[in-house]
Amino acid sequence: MDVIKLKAFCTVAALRSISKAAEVLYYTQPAVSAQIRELENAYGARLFRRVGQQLDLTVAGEALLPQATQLLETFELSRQVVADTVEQAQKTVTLGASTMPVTHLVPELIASFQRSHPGITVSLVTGSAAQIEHMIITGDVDVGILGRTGATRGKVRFIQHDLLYDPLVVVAGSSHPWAEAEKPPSLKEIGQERYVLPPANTLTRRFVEKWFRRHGLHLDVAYELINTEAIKRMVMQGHGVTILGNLVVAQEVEAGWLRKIPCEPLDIGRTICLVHQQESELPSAVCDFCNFVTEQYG
DNA sequence: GCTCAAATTCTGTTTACATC
DNA sequence: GATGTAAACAGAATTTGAGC
Repeated sequence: MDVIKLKAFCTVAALRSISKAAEVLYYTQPAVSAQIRELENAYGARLFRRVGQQLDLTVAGEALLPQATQLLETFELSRQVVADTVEQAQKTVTLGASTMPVTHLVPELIASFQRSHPGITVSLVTGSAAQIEHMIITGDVDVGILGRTGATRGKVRFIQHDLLYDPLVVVAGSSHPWAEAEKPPSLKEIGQERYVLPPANTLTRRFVEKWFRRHGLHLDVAYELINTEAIKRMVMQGHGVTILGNLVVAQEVEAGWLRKIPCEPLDIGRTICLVHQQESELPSAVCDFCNFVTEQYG
């Protein structure tokens, strides 16, 4: 039993003729006749009484008609709900972004994307790179923008596009002696400085510690702060020097509030990547977003 | 786990015939 | 003549199983 048979039943009931119903439904008359017969077999009851050349509903048919009509209306409603949902999904991109990109890259990106694609809505979810990856797997997020290091880049399980490389830079306040120094600080001086850094469990901190160990330097952490804005303000006030991503400090450096200290041996950084499932599985709006981002940065 | 071909099932059409 | 039913048939869709 299916919707087609119920529709045939309702049409025959309305027109009191299998031939006329077949004409309306674009079937041949035997096909509609077979549908009614199968419906009668399924219910175990005759639904029409043949009176001469006229078809009349039996008591069972009279009982079924309002139920069948309601089922068809519910089916039409469900079809509309699915169509609306699919249409809405085609116009929405759910973007997941890890902490650094969401603060320093994504706002401008979304704004420029929506200027060029006004019909597409972008919703934003934030989390760690691992959380965003998990959300891509579960389908909660369509596409992610993540910071990746040399160590983590090979572990990606999705399609990945490298967008830009963000090197870590040494940054001091404008009144710090290094800010006006003619020569870059030596390794020894770097090892003697006090630092304001993110906590030990962060990627940036692990990078910095590894770099210090590689060069046999002692890392003196004066302040450990999770918030990069707080780190920058502490450095502006002369509480120490920090090492953060170039993108993170770009605005303050441009404004003259912080100074980027040339430091040749510091050769570490991270790559900002766009990650998503196989392109064949992406809705058109998500494909548009990925193409836009890779064109901007690729 | 994927691909592909064969078998099976489903759905509809055509045709012949019965009933009114 | 108009309409409905039954049988034979065709094509599409689905299922199944072998091979890789």
